[in-house]
Amino acid sequence: MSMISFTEENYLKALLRISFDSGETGVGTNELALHLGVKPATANDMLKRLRDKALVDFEKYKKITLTREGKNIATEVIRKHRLWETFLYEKLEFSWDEVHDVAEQLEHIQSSKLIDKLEKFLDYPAFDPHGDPIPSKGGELTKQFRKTLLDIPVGQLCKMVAVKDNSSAFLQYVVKVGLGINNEIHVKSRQEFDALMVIEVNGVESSVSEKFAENIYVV
Amino acid sequence: MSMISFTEENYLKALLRISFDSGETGVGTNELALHLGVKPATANDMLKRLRDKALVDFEKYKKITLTREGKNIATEVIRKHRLWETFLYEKLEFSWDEVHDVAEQLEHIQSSKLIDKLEKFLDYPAFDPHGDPIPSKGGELTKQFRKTLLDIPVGQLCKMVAVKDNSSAFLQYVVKVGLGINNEIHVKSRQEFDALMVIEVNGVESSVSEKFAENIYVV
DNA sequence: TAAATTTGTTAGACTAGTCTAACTTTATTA
DNA sequence: TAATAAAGTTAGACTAGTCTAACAAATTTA
Ligand SMILES: [Mn+2]
Ligand SMILES: [Mn+2]
Ligand SMILES: [Mn+2]
Ligand SMILES: [Mn+2]
Repeated sequence: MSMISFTEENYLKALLRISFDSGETGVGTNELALHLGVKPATANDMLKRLRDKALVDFEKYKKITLTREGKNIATEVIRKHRLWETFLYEKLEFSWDEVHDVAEQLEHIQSSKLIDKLEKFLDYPAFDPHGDPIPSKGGELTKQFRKTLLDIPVGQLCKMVAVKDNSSAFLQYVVKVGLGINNEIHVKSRQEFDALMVIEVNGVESSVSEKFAENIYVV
Repeated sequence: MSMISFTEENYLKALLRISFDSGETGVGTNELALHLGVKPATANDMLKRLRDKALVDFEKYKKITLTREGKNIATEVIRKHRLWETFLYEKLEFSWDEVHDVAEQLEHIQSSKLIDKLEKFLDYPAFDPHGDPIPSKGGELTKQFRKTLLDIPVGQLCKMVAVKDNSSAFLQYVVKVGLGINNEIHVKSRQEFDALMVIEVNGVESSVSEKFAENIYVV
């Protein structure tokens, strides 16, 4: 029953996201606060409330983990986020880099009927416009094992499957380099000193930085 | 600039709605509070804040009116509400009586690009599923003069164009009586005592109460 | 017009969510 | 291991939005 707020949903989602990205189960207070753009004291207050609602496990000075229920809610929010991004991209002709910010709002609409009908309308998509998997109804967020462009040795071919950073600035840059989901990338060279890479996409060569490469997921 | 909150939007929308329905310009504090499901003291507090933001004109013990800016915001919220209702009904196969509650949430999503693209996707609809007009971008809420079924004399034919009450309970009842937008209604008889009417729709006769009849708009 | 009723306002309190400043615990480093 | 740094917590304050209880003004009714 007990209504879950917009803000609480964002904390739960952040916890899932951070532990997913870091590969570790526990999350720190400062880490969480930084991710949400609040002060550690604020995050600490909220964590006590989430603990009272049995959505996180949290002992003083220890790492935070989501309970089963907390994880379910977080996964549902991510499911909504990615379905809305797909809707904006596929049906409303939003560009790749515009969908995320609007989906941050839409993900909090409370109506399971709405999200199920939306999923059907989109014909049960498996991935969002950034290549991230869309959890199914009540489903887990399956952790598929993905490399970044940084892990590909010189001379090898790979295929881009997703992006890590979802910011508008980064996505526009990706497009400018001529890259997109499912593009084949040929790694031509890499500098020892700063990991600067030369890649070839659709016959065009570009130089990309280490920071850029670690935000491109490939197989 | 100054961010307008979810709650403030609801107060502005209620003010427009009430003065529109009553035909009078000024709205009372108690009336507003009743409509929003809050206490008069609460409404009074909020009205002071809206006055500080120049969204309402309001003097102690006097009636409340929207400023130009307040009216623009309220109209925009109604525009969003009705476009979302149309989307849910036309594209997601929601029924007539289900769309309103979800649209109450969707109307607060802040993105003018989203609402413009949605309008285009729906091919610029003029009316929502309840027969209410959809304001155009930056447009006014045009007050078309509509009669209710209660105003139609015995023996006359009329056409249903909209409903006043948007509650699920009422709309399901309307469907049960065999009525819908654009249906022709033949008024067969009316009791003096309690205004109970017998109407004929598509060859089927039904009895409807005064309360029912005043919630059906016809031409 | 005076009393009664309705309508609207004020004062004081509460919760959610946020902050700053001071403090404590844990981890790192010399 | 002791000092220093990093991470985490607490106390106290603030805003938005809500409430109850008491009061004041305006309107209606007798
Ligand atoms: Mn996103
Ligand atoms: Mn995405
Ligand atoms: Mn509605
Ligand atoms: Mn409607």
